[in-house]
This record gives sequence, C-alpha cells and structure tokens, in this order.
Amino acid sequence: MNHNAPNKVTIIDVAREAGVSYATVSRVLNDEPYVKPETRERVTATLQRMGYVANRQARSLRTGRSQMIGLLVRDLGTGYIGQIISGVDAEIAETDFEMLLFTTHHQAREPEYVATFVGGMADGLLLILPHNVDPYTGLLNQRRYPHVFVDYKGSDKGPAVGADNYGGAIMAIDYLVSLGHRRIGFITGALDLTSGVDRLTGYRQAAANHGLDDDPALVAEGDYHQPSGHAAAQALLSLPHRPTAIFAANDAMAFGAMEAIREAGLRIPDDMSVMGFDDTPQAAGVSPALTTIRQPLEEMGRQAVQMLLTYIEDPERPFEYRELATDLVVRDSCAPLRNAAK
Amino acid sequence: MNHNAPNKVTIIDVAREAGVSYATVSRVLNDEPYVKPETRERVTATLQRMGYVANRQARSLRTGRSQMIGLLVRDLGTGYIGQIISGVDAEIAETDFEMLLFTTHHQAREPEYVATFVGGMADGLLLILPHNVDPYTGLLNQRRYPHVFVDYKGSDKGPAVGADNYGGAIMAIDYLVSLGHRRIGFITGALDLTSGVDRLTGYRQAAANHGLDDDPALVAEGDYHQPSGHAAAQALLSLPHRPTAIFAANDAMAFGAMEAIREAGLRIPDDMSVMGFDDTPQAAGVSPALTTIRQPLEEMGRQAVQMLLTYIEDPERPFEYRELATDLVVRDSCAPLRNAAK
DNA sequence: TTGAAAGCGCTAACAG
DNA sequence: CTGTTAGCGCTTTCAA
Repeated sequence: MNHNAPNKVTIIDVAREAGVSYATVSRVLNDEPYVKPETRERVTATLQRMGYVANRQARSLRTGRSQMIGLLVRDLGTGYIGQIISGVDAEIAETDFEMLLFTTHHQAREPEYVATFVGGMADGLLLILPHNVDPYTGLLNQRRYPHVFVDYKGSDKGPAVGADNYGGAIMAIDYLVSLGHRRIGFITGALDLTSGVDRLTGYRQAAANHGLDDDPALVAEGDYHQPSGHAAAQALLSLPHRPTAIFAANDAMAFGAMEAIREAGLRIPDDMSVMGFDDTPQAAGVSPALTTIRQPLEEMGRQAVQMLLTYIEDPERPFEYRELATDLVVRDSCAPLRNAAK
Repeated sequence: MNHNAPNKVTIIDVAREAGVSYATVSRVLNDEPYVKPETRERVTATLQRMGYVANRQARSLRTGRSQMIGLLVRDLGTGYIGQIISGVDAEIAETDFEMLLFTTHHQAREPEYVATFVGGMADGLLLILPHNVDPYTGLLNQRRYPHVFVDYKGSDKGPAVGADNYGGAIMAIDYLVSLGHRRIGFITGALDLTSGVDRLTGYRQAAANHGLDDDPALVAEGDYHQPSGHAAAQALLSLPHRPTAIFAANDAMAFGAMEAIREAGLRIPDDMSVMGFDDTPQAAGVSPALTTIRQPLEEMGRQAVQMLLTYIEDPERPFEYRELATDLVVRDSCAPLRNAAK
C-alpha cells in the first residue's frame, strides 16, 4: 500500500515559493480582483513553473459545488445511449460543468451510485436507466437533489424528458396502412419500460383506428435487443396467416427481424415491409435502408441538461416533464402491398 | 445562487443523534474493530434512519485515495470505443474501484482533463485518445501518476496496451491473396495514429511479400470514419485499372466502401471483395456480413485495467507494453477472384 | 472501547 | 492590496 502525498504541489508550496500567503495564491487562481499586477504575475509564473494542479475535491468540499454533472447509464453498448450521451455532452460543453459518467450493469448497485453522486460528487444527476425508478426517487427527492430522468415518461416521480412514443407508433401504423397493409405484426420493446408500453399502446390504438385485424398473435414480445427481434420475427413469419409488414419497437429488433426475414427466403420490402423505431445511425446504413420513426435522442440529451441546470439553480422548482416529438423517416424497407401478395 | 449545505446529513449529525463521538461513527462506517457491538448496532441504525451518505470528496481528501479509475475518451460515437469501455467496465466491476469517464471532443481541453484526474479525482487514468500523446506525458510522468494508454503502440512514452495491427494487416492481405486477388486497394486509417501507420505498413509489407502490384494509386487515404471510406472507395473504383478487392483499415470505412461499391452498380463479393479491420458488432450485421480482422477490444480494456492496477500499487514500476494478437474472421464479403473478372 | 484533536487542500470572510 | 483564520466532512493518531 502506498501512502498519501506523492509528488503533489499544493497551494501552500506555491505560496512559499512565491513569497506570498496562500490566500493570495488562491486569489490568483480564482481571478479575483485586488491582487497587485506584479504579485499576480509572479504567482502565475510560479504556478506554471511548479506544475500546480488544483485539487478539485478540496475545492468542492469547501465551496459545496463540484461543477460536475453526473450521468448514470446502464450500458454503453447500444447506439441509442451513445446518441443521448452525445447530446448531453455537447450541451454540457457549453457550460462550465464537466460530465461525469458512471456505467453500471448491476442493477443492484445503482442506488449505491446514486448515493455517491448525491454525496457530493456531482451537483446534479441525469439518469438513463428508466426501468423502475422507484429505488431512486426516495433518496433523490428527500434531499431535493437536482436530477432528471431521460427517456422516461414523467409523472410525479421526478423531472423527466421523453419522446412521444405513443404518437410515433401511431404514425408508423398510419404509414403502413397508407401503403395498403392491413395485417401488421408488432414486436414489442421491453414492457417494463414506459417507452415499451407506450409504443405498444400506440400500435393497438392505431390498429383499432383503422379497424385492422385484431389478432393477438400479431403481437410478439421482444426486449429491445436484436436477438429478440430475430426470434419474434420468426414467430410472426411462421403464423398460418402471416403479416405483410412488421413494425419493431426499435431499430435493433428491426435488424434482427430483417435477418429472420431473409433467412426465411423473403425479400424486403417486396415480400415483407419492415419498420423500426429510434433512427439509430445504423438504420441508414443497412440495406435496404430502414424506414423508421425518428426519436430526437441527441435533442433529448440536450434538453435534459438544460432542465437539470434549472434544478441546480433552484432545487425547489416543481417537477417538469418535457415530451419531444417523433417523426417518420421514410427509407427503403417498406413497399406498397402488392395485390398478388402470397 | 444557492448556497452550501442543503439537507445533507453528516457524520456529526449522526453522532449527535446516536449519542457518540463522530470518531465512533467513522469507525462503524469503516468496519473497524474495537466498537462495542451494541454501539455499532445503534450507530448503524441511526445511519440508516437518517439516510446518511458518505461524502467521497472529504474521504478522499483525507485518505489521499479516491478509489476511482479515470477513463479519458475523445468520443463515444464509435462502436469501437464502446467495446473497449465494456471491457474496462467489466474488469473494474471486479475490483473495489469505480469507473469515471470523461469525454472530450475538444482536443484543446484534454490536458485540462488530465490535470483534473491527476489533481486527485482518480487514482489512475486510462487514455483512449492516442493521437499524439506528447501533451500528456509531461505531467503524467513528472508526477509518476499511474496511467495506461489504450490502443497505442507503446514506446518510451508510457505504459500501453495495443493490438498487433501490423500482423493483422498482413493476415488480411494473405487471405485475399489466397483467394486469388493480386490487385488489392487499401484505405488507410488516420495516419497520425500509430494503429493507422502500422496497418499501412503491414499492407505494404504483405504486398511486397507476395510481389503484388506496387501501384501507389491503390492506397487511398482515409481517417477511420465511414464517409472517408466511401470517398476513398470511389477513388479506387474510378481507377483505370481497378482493384478486385478493397481492404479498409477499419470496419467503419469498410461500410462506407460497401456503400460506394453498391452505388457503382457492383455486387459484393461477386464483383468486389471487401475486408475491414476491428470486427465491430455491426460487422456481422451488415449484408453481406463483413470479413474482417478481429481486434480483441474488450480484452484490451480488461488488460489495461489490470496493468493500471499494478501501477497504482507501485507507481515506480517501469513502463510496460502489452500487445494483443489479432485474428482473421471470415464472413461473406470476400470471394475468390473469378477468372472472367472484368 | 471511546473521545479529542489534528489536519487533507482549498475558499471566504475579516482584519489590517 | 495582502495576510490570518475558520472551517467543508472525513480518517486517524493519541489518550483516556
């Protein structure tokens, strides 16, 4: 075990070296007025020469502010999260805060992480793991700790920003119907997420609006991961009366579905139309390019930061929920229903 | 501006409430011996009841250890980085450290971030931005601050872990040659990265080994991003005597190349073979599935953590460089050269 | 087995 | 303009 104080240079070392009190060094560090120009210069030079670097922990301990925004994420694997983070990152870059990201695969440990942040590591927290937020709300709200749930359907649980998942699903079905499809399979997302539920609800509502087949077998459960899309599509394809189009609750599952469709010897979009949801970067890259519902992920990240900043300024501000619109992005994976459909 | 101390619960509050000195509370917190069982129990209960959460900054200020490992990354957009992080994350999860990730698009600010870490935020640092490491080495080495460069070809600059990029490129060309290709285009990576240079060197060496065409026009410069792969492939395709196979220095550019090849009305692999490098998750997902050189990215992350840990224990340990092997992953994007090639 | 007290490095009054 | 002096919340001797 190695002990403290390696070769650190503290404000005191610098003060001694420059022949001033360390309060003066602190003043120079913080650009405060009332320091004689010559003194400032001398101190600055010493700072430079000695390679001084501030200890943020000490500073934060003293001021009660860390100038950091925490970001709690379950997994970085998905492009989906990456996009949100890009937005968050970009927005934070415009402030004088830093982003501090914690990953955790272990659901069990999440509350622990939250505590770390609340304990002073960061001045506010963005949470992108909206399974069940209950484990967090307690500590967070009790302390009035500034936080925002991202991609979560707000309620009384806490401030949140999300997308119009319900409306997006409606849009998707409307589009497929406009192409003549009436038998549309749906692959659900994880149903313990509000987004998963909302997209399913949207699908059902739209189906009802158009008086489509109300066959329960047309709904196959997925979990937002690609393999589940593959499996669900296989189930859909093996139906006695198979659908002519498949709408997956996210792009990853749509990719899985496309794979399954190809394996079944069908062509996309000629024999089977496919739609996704999210508009991840890959959606435009696959072939045929995926028609999907765009979720403004980056924008969501940006808005989340903006909201968080307001809570950092005023922790007492009442909970706010912002919902961002989703759009239809037409590419090449859907085609009009051919009369001669098998 | 809001001031300090919101509704924090400190060790002192707990001590008062439990009727002990705060030293005792600290002892309970740290599982130290010599606390009467009843006292311990009472304190634990109070801790629980009051919702105490430790202030890591204070603790770290006092102990000189933060139990955090910093990770400095330029961008999260690429799946490539995501994979390394997964490995890092998984490995860290097995220790009693936490991962703390800083992203920075702004090259100019990177040294600043490093200073933050060195200043006490973390006990060690992993750097995944191996453009030019010189700006960092100074501070890092002067302080003997534990750090490891990831995906960087080690030298005297500092400890590092990388992959056998040179060998991988050789393997790729050997494979293409075994399929009968003799005119092989190469799309380089960013040449300010050691990996970019090494892959190019490997390509040249292998080409020389096999006595392939030594046409400089067969080498098109890219920057590891998809669009550059697209552009470079276009250049290669418009050559008077076009190659029969294209080897891109990473998967992302290979995807761009595939796009360009399709746009040119050619089929993959029938009319043109394509190889990538990295084996990102998407490589298996595109169609045709991409034949590529696998880089053990996750493993790289894991090893980097292991190495870092040794430096945290003994900052004086001499620089070490670990190189991981790369493998050929055969999928569907390469085909034997047909005699009747156009 | 417990309490008192001394700082970790820094900022922010308060005096000069 | 500059120095002195309290702590921020915590761990860790040193005594008791």
